[in-house]
Amino acid sequence: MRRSSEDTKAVILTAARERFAADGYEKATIRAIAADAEIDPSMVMRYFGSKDKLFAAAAEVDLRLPDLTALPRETVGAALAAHFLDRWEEDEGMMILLRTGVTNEAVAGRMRGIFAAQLGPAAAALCGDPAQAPARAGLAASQVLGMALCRYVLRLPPVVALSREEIVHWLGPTLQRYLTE
Amino acid sequence: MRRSSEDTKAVILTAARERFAADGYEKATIRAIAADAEIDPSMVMRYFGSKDKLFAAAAEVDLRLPDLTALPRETVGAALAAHFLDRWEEDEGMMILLRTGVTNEAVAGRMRGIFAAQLGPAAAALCGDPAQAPARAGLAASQVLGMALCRYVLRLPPVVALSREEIVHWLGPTLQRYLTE
DNA sequence: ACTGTAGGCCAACAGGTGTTGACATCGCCA
DNA sequence: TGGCGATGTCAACACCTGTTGGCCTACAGT
Repeated sequence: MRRSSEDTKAVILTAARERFAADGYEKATIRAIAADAEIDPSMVMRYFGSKDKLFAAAAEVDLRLPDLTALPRETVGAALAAHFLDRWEEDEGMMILLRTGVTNEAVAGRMRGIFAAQLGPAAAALCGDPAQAPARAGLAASQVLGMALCRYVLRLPPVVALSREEIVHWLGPTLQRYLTE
Repeated sequence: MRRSSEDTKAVILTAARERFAADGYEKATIRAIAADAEIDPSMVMRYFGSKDKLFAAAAEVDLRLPDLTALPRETVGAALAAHFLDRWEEDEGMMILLRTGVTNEAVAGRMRGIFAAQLGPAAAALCGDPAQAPARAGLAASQVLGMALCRYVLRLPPVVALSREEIVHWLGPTLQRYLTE
């Protein structure tokens, strides 16, 4: 059966996102992605040019941070914790970035960019002293990424066993302190 | 010049640890490790049998946790934060495990084992309720590993800029709360 | 019905990987 | 001195990777 160009491109991109998220950059081969998409490997090249460009297309990520200044100030920590849990479970993009950023300097740079462009300003808006804002954003990132690492990537059993509410209950005050105290 | 068998084995292991720590499992090729050790790739095979076994030898890690119950109870958080900073900066083993555990299920399993065998008991000794101990150990791991990820692997600039004292100051209370409150 | 073109497949290339076996050479011991 | 095992080198293997170019084949426009 024949498909439209845009259709197959979308099919390839979906398969690529799944493979990159599950295996990381090196182990997610073009041949495996093509097999998942039930298509010839050469089609991937035709539509995306190279493996690098395919990855770039698959790794587009938006944190979708809500406007934290619009919330009651004492609830931002819990709100942030809940928001990140949602984002991690609904968007493979975070997993893709983490799995490959750890061994790929270019992707690590991309993560630094996302961090600086999205979490940095949010912290600056919350924190009174602008000089302290980057450090506080960094601290918050360390806790959020660490939880994602342990729960979704390394799958430490006690961390996987935690409910969404328990995580918000424990991480909320931590993030609250990092960002506002 | 001729070397003893044990000498070259040690040279290979040192080069392997550096490469695995810097590049992760896939990108650290046996040829590159051999070149660093100024030796033929086939020697690596002769002395370690396979790349997998070489990695297993290079990835031996001991957290060297101090006996937290011997410390004043209100200082365990800060002590743990300081201890982990030291371990990360003096031992490449942590970096090796993190860089490859993220995309290698066997190594992730090994990290789960280290966590359960070393951090778990420490949390159990500190926490009154044994049922809560694993969860608390997991929370502490998420903050410690997240800090290592942001500072040593992703190198987020504001996190790299933090001094040792600042990190202890910020993470100490967090770990204290996770483990004892 | 004919044809041009877009969508898809196949086979191959060049380079890199872990791994292996045959060969060389040094230094000790009889 | 002669020989032998340990130490090291070389070339090749089989496989897998990203990538390329040529070849089909179905369909839309005339």
